[in-house]
Amino acid sequence: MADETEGELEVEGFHLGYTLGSGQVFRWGRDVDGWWKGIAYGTAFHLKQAGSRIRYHASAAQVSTYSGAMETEAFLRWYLRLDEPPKVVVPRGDTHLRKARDLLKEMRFVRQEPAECVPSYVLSVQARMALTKQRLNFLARILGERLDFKGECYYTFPTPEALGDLSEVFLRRHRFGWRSPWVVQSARFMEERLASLADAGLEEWRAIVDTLRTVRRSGLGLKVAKCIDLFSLERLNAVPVDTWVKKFCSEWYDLEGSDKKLCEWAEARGGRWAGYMNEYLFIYYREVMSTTLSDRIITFCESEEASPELPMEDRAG
DNA sequence: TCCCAGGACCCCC
DNA sequence: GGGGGTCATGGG
Repeated sequence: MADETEGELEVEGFHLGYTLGSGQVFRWGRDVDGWWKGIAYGTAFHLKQAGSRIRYHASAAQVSTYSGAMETEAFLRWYLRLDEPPKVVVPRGDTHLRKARDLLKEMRFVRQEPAECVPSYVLSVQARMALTKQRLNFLARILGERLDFKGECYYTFPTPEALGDLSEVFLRRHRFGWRSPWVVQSARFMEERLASLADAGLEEWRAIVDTLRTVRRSGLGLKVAKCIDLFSLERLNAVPVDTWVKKFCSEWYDLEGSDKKLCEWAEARGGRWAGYMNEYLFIYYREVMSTTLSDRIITFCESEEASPELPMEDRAG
């Protein structure tokens, strides 16, 4: 087993809770002890922020990524984009965006693994985030590699090869619904393309996903593809248009139209930071307009509650 | 019971 | 190339 390691990071203008709780990543959660716990790039982490410092514990001293191997601390700075603050400019008079940005400007998009991001957002289609988390954790438990860390049991995210070995029938039996064939097909496609590459870096991953987007029944429509672009392919200008985005476009901007039209409008308006601009509004709109919603991000981060779904189990359990 | 969730896909014009 | 129906599942 790799060496466990721990340490402390100095951060500035960064909010760990908003970053890991924004809804981007499905396999992180805040435990009852106040620590954010999750697994990324095959490594388990415990993170806790106090002011300008983040304490960390990691299951390994080195992490392997599509951008090379990194020491734990360098990895976390890269993964969390600690030194890459977004610079969203609020157009004059846009009070909603101003409020949203002021609240959320310390959030970051993390550099999610493409091989995890693709199945994650294929599974997210017309399903609440909590349900998507359950399904992803289920897949990790049955197909991932078990990793014991600090008295808890984590499972790495399944490889495309492992997901590709599943069948549509199996997933339907486990109540994955209409997403079942898409998960299997997209995984098989990734597996095949990866097999022909010695090493897949960012450019290779972009090419794989861009092609997968054109494949029939891949599960990658406009919205899912934009999520993958934004969350794992460094395309920070991408704007995923979902049901919430459509609502605030209509209610706050008096904009109606197809998803594609709204997407083009938002990407043009936000420029290189359109992804952050949209995410600010997404989170803020859900916060203020949906008071019955149980998974409001800002409310949760300001509370002391534990996440309803965590990516690990007690080792005894 | 009805409505909705980080929609995709197929058919049809 | 855009509009409408259909696809399953769980929760409020």
